[in-house]
Amino acid sequence: MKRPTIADVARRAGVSKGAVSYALNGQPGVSEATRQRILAIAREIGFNPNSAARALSGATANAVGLALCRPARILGIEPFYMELISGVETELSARSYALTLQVVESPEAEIAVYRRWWGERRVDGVFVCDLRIDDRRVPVLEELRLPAVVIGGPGHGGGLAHVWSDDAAALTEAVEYLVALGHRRIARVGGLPGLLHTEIRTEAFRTVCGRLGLDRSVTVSADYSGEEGARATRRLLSSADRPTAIVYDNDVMAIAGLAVAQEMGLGVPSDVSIVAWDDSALCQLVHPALTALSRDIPAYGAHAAQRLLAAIAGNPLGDYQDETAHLIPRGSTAPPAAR
Amino acid sequence: MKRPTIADVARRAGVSKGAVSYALNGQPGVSEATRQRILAIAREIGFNPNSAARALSGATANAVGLALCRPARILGIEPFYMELISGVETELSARSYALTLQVVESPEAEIAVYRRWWGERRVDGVFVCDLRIDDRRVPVLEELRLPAVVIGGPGHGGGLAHVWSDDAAALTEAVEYLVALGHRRIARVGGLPGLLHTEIRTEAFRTVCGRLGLDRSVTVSADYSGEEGARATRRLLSSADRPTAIVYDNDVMAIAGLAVAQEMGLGVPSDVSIVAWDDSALCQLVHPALTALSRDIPAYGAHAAQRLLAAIAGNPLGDYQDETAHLIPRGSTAPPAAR
DNA sequence: CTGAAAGCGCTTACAG
DNA sequence: CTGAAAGCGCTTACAG
Repeated sequence: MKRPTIADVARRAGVSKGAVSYALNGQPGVSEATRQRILAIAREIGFNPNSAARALSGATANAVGLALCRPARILGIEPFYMELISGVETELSARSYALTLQVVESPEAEIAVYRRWWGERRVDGVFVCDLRIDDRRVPVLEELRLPAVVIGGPGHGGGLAHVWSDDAAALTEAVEYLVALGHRRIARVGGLPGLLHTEIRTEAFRTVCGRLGLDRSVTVSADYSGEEGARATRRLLSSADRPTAIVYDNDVMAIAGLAVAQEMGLGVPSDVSIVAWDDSALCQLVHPALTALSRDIPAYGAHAAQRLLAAIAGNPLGDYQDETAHLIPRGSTAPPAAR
Repeated sequence: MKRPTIADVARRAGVSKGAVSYALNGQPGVSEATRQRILAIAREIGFNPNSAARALSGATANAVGLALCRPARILGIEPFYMELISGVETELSARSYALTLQVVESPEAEIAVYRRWWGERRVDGVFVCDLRIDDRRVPVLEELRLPAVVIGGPGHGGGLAHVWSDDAAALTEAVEYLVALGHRRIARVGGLPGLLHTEIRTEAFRTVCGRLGLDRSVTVSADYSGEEGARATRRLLSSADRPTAIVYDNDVMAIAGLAVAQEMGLGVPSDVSIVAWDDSALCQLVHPALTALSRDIPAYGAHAAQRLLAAIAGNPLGDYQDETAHLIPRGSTAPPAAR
C-alpha cells in the first residue's frame, strides 16, 4: 500500500499543499469551506501526516520519553510504573503524542539516552523518575534545554518542574494512626537510600517518632524488592526488641513482610501490624488485606503528562502538588497484643 | 544549545555531507582513513543523526511499537508485560531502536493505532500481544504490510511470524504432577476466554483430564485480575465437590486464590494445592511460596524483538518456539489430605 | 484567502 | 574514492 501524502490530498482538493497543511493544523489561511472539504478528503483517503516530515520541518517530534532505571525483576513486580504509564498515556493519546520507553542500566546510561534523544530530536520532552539528592541528570537536562517534568520531590530538581505529593505528611499520618492504636515500637522498612522520596520519608519518620517519643523506632533500608523486604522483616522480627508494627516503603516489600511473619508463626495483625505504601491491587490480594497509603497513581501520571505537554508548548505551569496519599485501614493493622 | 548536524561534521572534516553519511553508516564510498577521521569528529562534537531526517529519507523510523489493550488495574499488577518489555528493550537498545508504547482501550482502538502509526511512518514494525482466535488485527497488519511479530500462538496469526511457547505441554505437565501427588479433583481458573492462549490451555486441560480419567475436573473463567481470581476460587472451594488442587492461568489470580483459601480457613497445601502460571517474583513473596509454571519472560521478549528486527530488515526468520514453561514445585503443593 | 518556494537534515543514486 | 544534487513530506514565511 502506498501511503497518501499531503500532495495527494492537495491534488484531490484542487488546492496547494500549503493550504492542506493550514487546514489540517487549524491554522488561518484557508476559508472554512475549503478547510472542511480538505478535512473530508483527508479522512476519506486515510491520510495521516508523516511524523518524520512533520518533525523535520516543525521541530516537534510529537513524542515524549520515559527512561526507567530499575532492574527488570523490580520493574516487573512493581505496579507503580505501569500504573503511572497508563495515566500518562491517557493524556498523551488524547493529543496524539507517542511515549518512547527505554529501560536503562544505570544513571550514566540514562544520561546518555537523554543526550541521544535530544541529538536525534526523537522526543520533545522527558519524565524524570526516582529523583536523587544532587541528581546528576538534572544539570544535563537543563544544559540541553530539554523540557522535563520530575515525578517526585519537592526540591532537588533544579529549575525543572515537579509533580509531587507530600510523602512526609502521608508517613506521619500512618505513624500517628499506629500510635493511636497503641503501638510504641514501630519500625520502617525503607526503599533505596539516596532516592529523594526515600530520604524524605526517613526524615519524616525520625521527626514524628521523636515528637511522639517513640525512642525505639528504627528504619531498615532495602531496595524495594521482595527479597530485601523479606530479609529486613526477618531481621526486625527476630530482634529482642521486636516491633509491634512495621511500615513499608512499597507494597511489594509489605507483602514479602507479611509472608515472613506468617512463616515465623507470628499473627498479623495480632503480633505485628503491617502498613504498605502504594495501594496497588496487590494489597487486597493477600490475607489479611494490607492497610495501605493509597493514592491515584494513574492520575499522578496524567498530571505529569499535562505539565510536560504544557512545558513543551512553551507554557510551563510550574510545580504541582498532587494529592497526599491517605491511609486505608484494612485487616493487617490492629492494636498490639498485650505482652 | 545548537544540535550539530551532518553539515557541521562535513565542514570540520573537509568533506561532503554524503561522505559523512557513508562513514557514519558503514557504507562503502569513503576510504578507511577518512571514515575514522569523520567518526572521531562526530564523536568529538557529540553528533547524533536527526531521527526525523533519517526516517524521512531512509524510510525507516528506527522505532517499533507495542500497543497494550488491558485495563490499567490489570496492566499494573501483571508482571508479565514489564518483564516482556525489559527483554524487548535489551535487544532494541543494542541496535538503537526505540520502543513506542501505547495503552489502548479496545481492539478497535488498537487497530486504529496501527493504522495511524503506519500512516505517520512512526514505527517500522509492531509486536502483537494477546492474540485472539480470528483476530481482527491480523488482516489489518497484513494489508498494511507492517512487519509484525505475534507474541503467542501457534496459529491464528495469518502470515505473521510467531514467537510462542507450548502452553499445552506446560499445562499437561502441571496436571500430571498433581495427579502423581495423588490429586483426582483438579480445577483450573482460566484467563480471558477468547484469547488464544486461554483456549489452548482450556483444550489441553480437557484433553489431559480426559486421558487420566479425571472426570470431575472443571475450568472456571476469569479475567486475570485478582478480584475475579478470588471470586472463582471462592466458588470452587465452597462447592460440595471441592477440588483438592487448583491450577491458575496467571500468578495474580493464584495469589488471590491463596488468600481466599486462607480466609476460608483451608490450609494450603494441606486442604488445597495451588499452581500458578508465570513465575514472577510475586510467587515467592507469599507464604507458602507458590508452585509455578516458570519461564524466562525477558528472554521471550528478547527473542520476539530479534525476530521483529529481522523482519524489518527484510530477513524474516519465520516462527520461533521458545522454551516450554517448566514446573517449579514449592510449598503450595502436596499430596491431598485423606478425607 | 491562496499559491509557489525555500528549507528542515538526512540518504542515495549519479557523475566525475 | 569523492562531490554535487535530488528527494523524502511536511511547515511556514513571502508574495500575490
